[in-house]
Amino acid sequence: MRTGKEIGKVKYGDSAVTMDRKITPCRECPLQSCDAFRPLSEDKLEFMQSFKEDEVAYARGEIIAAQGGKSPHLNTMLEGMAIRYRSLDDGRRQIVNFMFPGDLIGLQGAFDDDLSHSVEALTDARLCVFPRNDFHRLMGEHPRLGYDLVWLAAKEETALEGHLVSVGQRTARERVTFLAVWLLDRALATGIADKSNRLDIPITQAQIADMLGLSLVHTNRTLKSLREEGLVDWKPGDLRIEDMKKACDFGQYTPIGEGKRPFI
Amino acid sequence: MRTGKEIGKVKYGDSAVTMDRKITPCRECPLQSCDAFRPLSEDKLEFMQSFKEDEVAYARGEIIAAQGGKSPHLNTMLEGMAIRYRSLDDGRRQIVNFMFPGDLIGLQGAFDDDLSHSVEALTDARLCVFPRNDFHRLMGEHPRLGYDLVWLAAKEETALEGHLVSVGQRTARERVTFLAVWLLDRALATGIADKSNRLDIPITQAQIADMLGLSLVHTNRTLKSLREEGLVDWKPGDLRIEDMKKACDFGQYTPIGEGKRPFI
DNA sequence: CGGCCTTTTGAGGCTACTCAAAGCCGGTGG
DNA sequence: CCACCGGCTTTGAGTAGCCTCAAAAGGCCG
Repeated sequence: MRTGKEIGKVKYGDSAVTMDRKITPCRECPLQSCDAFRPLSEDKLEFMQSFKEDEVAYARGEIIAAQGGKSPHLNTMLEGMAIRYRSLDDGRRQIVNFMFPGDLIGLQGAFDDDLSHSVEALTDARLCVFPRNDFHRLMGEHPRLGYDLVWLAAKEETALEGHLVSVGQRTARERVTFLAVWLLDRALATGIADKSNRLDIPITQAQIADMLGLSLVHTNRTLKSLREEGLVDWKPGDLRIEDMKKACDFGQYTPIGEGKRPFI
Repeated sequence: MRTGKEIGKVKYGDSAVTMDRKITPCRECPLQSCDAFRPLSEDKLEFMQSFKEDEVAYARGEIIAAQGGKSPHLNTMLEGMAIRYRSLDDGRRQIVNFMFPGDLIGLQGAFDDDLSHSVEALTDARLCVFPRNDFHRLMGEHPRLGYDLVWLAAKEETALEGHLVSVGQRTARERVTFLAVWLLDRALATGIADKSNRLDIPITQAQIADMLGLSLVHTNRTLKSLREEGLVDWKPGDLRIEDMKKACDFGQYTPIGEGKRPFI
């Protein structure tokens, strides 16, 4: 079900850069050096290296995982953004969350069951591949990593909770605003945006609509109205917020804490 | 913040039953003997016993955990049902999930942050109390339990996902139907209902509304219409479904697998 | 230039909301 | 025992937010 190009199996003819390394060593993991994350200690780094099976790249728009399939793997997003969604038989679909660097993919589903959702790359993305079966070993040998695993699962849950509250209780304008500030904050917390309150995010209005439980047309009108009002300036591919404080208030969003995130 | 009566600190004067035991030993845990659950092996049972700090009881309607507070504990529901919800400043609230026997309370929130939600007992309930800090130990000594912990978190997430899809994509009638069959299935899977497609569930229509993102009035009308149609017969406190298959179809619900659930 | 995808705008209709008030039921107290 | 009260449910009436259908106007790419 994986359709991504396997890094390292691709021949780079006469590129200036030599691509003889198939897989990024964990020691050189981009997350490891990103100061939004708490770096792994030497011994854990070594362990994760032994745990890491592979590395895959997906182009924007590619399906990383497909609902109904099985996945024997667990992935960590190294780079890029993705959406996770569930489709109904009649074509309706609900985007349930966005995936940012450091997020684990595959934790969400049950372990033996079919996947309950699909994952699609929003931007070009690189993922780390771990086996899912023997991560008893991970817990046994490095309880701290097990703890981090649970931490990540808990955070993912908190995010879902936030979206559920939004879709269940807020008006269209509040939902859009909430999503906008949430995305910016999330991007900031995972090191893919700076404090300029600006984010390049190649997402269509149809996707925003599917995330917020609104129709495409109404999403479009709501975006327009928020733009005219100066609250949220979300043009295709480019999200900006002038007055962050005001937007947070209106969208009833409480920012994520400052602490560094763990990753695996 | 805990307002529940501490079992064992209550004096039972001249009751016929002697209440000299403060806490149910894990060996006699109701979940252990319930055939909806996979019983713990002897050594794990022993470990959990050493892990168990206390046991608390709450009466119907009592608050088990309050949004904004801290919780140094992790709880397993031994008996009863509860709702987990998040409130907004202006009084709106969204119920994000129902808790059934065997569910863990406290996993959802982050670990050091304030709680992002409240938990309220729907029926009289009993909970097991575990310390949250040193469950590194749990992972280290019993990776299998760590695995189960993650399994439970994953299932909780899948449930939230289901609710999000419902609230985001389905019509009022579909939402009510989905919730009804989900509750029945959940009750069946945790041993508090038999196969009669009937459930005693003391929940108000206002709570149903807050779960589904609908207004109270519209929830009431929708319930009425589904009752007249014979799809879902949900009278106050008593939920019945005549034709389970038809209801599942209409609510787009896929039943939980038959396998036994782990618990901690 | 033509085709495809996305965004934008218009018009009309339905679902679900708000406000309002009446019935119901269980509990409490005179 | 009955009156009263508070919480929950039920019903009515009018409205608004959001939806659907439809079509035109941008971009991007071969």
